[in-house]
Amino acid sequence: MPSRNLVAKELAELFKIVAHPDRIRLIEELRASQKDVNSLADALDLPASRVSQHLSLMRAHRFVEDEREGRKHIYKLVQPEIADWIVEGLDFIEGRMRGLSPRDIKSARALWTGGDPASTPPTTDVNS
Amino acid sequence: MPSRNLVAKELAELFKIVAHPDRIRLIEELRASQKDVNSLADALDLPASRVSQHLSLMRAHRFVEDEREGRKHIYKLVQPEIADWIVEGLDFIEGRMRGLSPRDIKSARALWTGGDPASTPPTTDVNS
DNA sequence: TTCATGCTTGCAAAGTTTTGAATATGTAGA
DNA sequence: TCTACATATTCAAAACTTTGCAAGCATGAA
Repeated sequence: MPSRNLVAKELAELFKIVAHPDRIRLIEELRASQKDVNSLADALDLPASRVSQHLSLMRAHRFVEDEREGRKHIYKLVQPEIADWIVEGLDFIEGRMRGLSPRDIKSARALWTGGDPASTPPTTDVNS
Repeated sequence: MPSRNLVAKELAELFKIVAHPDRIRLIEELRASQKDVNSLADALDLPASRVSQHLSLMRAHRFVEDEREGRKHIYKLVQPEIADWIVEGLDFIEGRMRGLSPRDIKSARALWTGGDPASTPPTTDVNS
């Protein structure tokens, strides 16, 4: 019964690609709209070459696609729903957060999910 | 705005734990019911010490919990819903499968999701 | 042409994870 | 007690990933 193992292997590769904070941030940025490498580099505050390396890995695994516009390379998510799936992962980190308050998670979810409530108003604690 | 980065980092750690075929298989096995280390080792056809290593990593990250029963350690998922979330990842691999037919994925989904249709009958190709 | 811009690629060093084998611990029964 | 069994832990080697930097292509404008 090796197809179980094959599928587990493919799934593991999927998880490996996502398992990097920069790449998660990239997916988050691209979720809102397509962007060129420099805008992404500015948004994440990383050297463009690093961003390009991540993008090329993600391109190889068909997470993103690029299109040229003059000298810019405009990247977009091939399956934007992947971003929703990633946010669902937040359900499983509420327990093991190190230096991350429930508020951070709530506001992260808002940032990903809805618009951009920038910083949540300083509530003492959230439970509602 | 560093909470974005913090959350991305935590998410990345979550993904890293899952990003190993053996650990995915372990979650798959534990989804059905709690099991001891030897049963898991037999099911995955791996040395028990390797399974124990994976379990101890997963235990450290609160994916699993163990309970003693005589000399056996019975493991179970802390949040069984994580298994459902992992299966959803299958939606994103249908494109980039290497040596993995749509049927393999369909039957993998069945194995994880429903009961155990063991091996899907040899259909030429599936589209319905 | 030449130049600047925007991105990509290559490479070695640093860091991390995985693996296998050996050794240790804890429990049950003789 | 001693022995067998079930699992955990430790350690080093191998495999893999990430990083930083430098050099390399394209494109567009002068």
